[in-house]
Amino acid sequence: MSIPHYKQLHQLLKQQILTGTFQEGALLPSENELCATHHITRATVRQALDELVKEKLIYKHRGKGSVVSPRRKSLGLLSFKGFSEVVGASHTPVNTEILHKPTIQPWPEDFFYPLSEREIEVGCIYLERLRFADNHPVMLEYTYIPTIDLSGFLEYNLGKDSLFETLHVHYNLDIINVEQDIRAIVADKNTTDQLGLMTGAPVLHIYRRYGTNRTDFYIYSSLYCNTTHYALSNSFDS
Amino acid sequence: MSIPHYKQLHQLLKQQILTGTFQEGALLPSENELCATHHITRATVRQALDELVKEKLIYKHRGKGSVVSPRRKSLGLLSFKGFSEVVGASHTPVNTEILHKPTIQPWPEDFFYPLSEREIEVGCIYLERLRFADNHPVMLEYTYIPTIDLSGFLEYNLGKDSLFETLHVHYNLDIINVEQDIRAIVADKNTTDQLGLMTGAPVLHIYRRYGTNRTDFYIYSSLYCNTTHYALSNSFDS
DNA sequence: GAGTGGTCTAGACCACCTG
DNA sequence: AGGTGGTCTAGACCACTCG
Repeated sequence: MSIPHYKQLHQLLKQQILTGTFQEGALLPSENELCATHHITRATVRQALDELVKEKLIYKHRGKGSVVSPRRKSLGLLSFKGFSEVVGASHTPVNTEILHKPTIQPWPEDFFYPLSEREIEVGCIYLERLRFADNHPVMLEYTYIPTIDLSGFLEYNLGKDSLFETLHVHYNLDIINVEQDIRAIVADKNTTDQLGLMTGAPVLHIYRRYGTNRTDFYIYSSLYCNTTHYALSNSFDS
Repeated sequence: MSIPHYKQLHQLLKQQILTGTFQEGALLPSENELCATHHITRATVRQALDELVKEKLIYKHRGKGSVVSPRRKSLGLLSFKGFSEVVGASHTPVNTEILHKPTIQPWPEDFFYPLSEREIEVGCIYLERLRFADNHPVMLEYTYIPTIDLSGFLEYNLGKDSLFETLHVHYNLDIINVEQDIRAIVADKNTTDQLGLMTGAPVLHIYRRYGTNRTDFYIYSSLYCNTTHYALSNSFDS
């Protein structure tokens, strides 16, 4: 038995939560029940549950049990806030239009992040999307994904915000980390056209690198945001 | 004994790390040693150490021991990257000039975040700082701190980046969370003057709200950044 | 009162690292 | 070989929640 019991139990429960065997707000089996059904002690069960708490997949109530958390929404990586609502307001719905369908191609010259040899070798999947908040274009997004073990990717439909969802479901690829460089610049012609701005308007420009649960596998994005009416909003801990 | 043993040990070790009793890179006493000196079992010791690991104050090496982590640098909340270095480069040194010393005053009208009644009642400490990277002004910062249990604060010298350091050392106040709204705007006259920019130059504008280990105690900042030569850079997990 | 998670004890064996 | 952290057992008592 090379894989520790607590990790096995953690994986099992995680799958059951993600696949809906345990719904949001539902109670997990109690620690004592899990002890009995898996023939392990409570310390081991608690170790597994601690992992789930750390991942915010569950939270615990003394005297009640372990409750499945509401599905977290996109980490605040891509949320917009109305100019006036500022805080606590409901987020406006975001739609997405694909300007350039995912295609395999070489990396651009002078790419904005240094790439590993392996990344350069395999090339990348490139796609271009335009995001709308409240039916106004707010963000132009260029995304680059290394073509590593992603067979069949081009066939999936990325209609909505489903890029990360697709990667998660089909390739077990999760985003665990984001690094970003942010600047305010004067938009060029193509950008002003796409975002419906005047010449010379200021836009937010962001280079992003997403880290994943595969070591040395990163996803890159270059973003241009019209922040005239909506602010780009995010929050983070620690 | 109302406070659990593992929390007591956690607090003790945390203090000893933060006050330098255990230096960066040093080994903590082994788990068995801690068991002996504190007359508790290993499970309890490990619970305390797990907390420290979660806070990234230590990391563990099997067969070696528990090592004190390098002091983390300001959470990437305020780091700038040279335009060309982009990633992995050493950060340029940041200096700070105080434009307006901390003074107690009422909150501005139409403050950028909704305030609680208690916050409005007590007023705020207001200060204004200008940050330099490589001797160029890059960021104009307006900060508002509710005047709650901060007696003596005005006497401390905030010469450098020491605002959060001061709050931690003297008031045991830690930043645990940041929420920010980011926009690209055209700088007004005062901002261009302070940041040494041309009229009409785009600047990054950020509203920030810092959450702390005191519930319902927030610190607010409004930031204007010149990103012509340096990008505002941050990274976050999960 | 019965069940839940929170804390804790007193052991054990293992894989890993260093002298 | 001896010490370190990683995993695990088999108990125990407590505070809390709910019917």
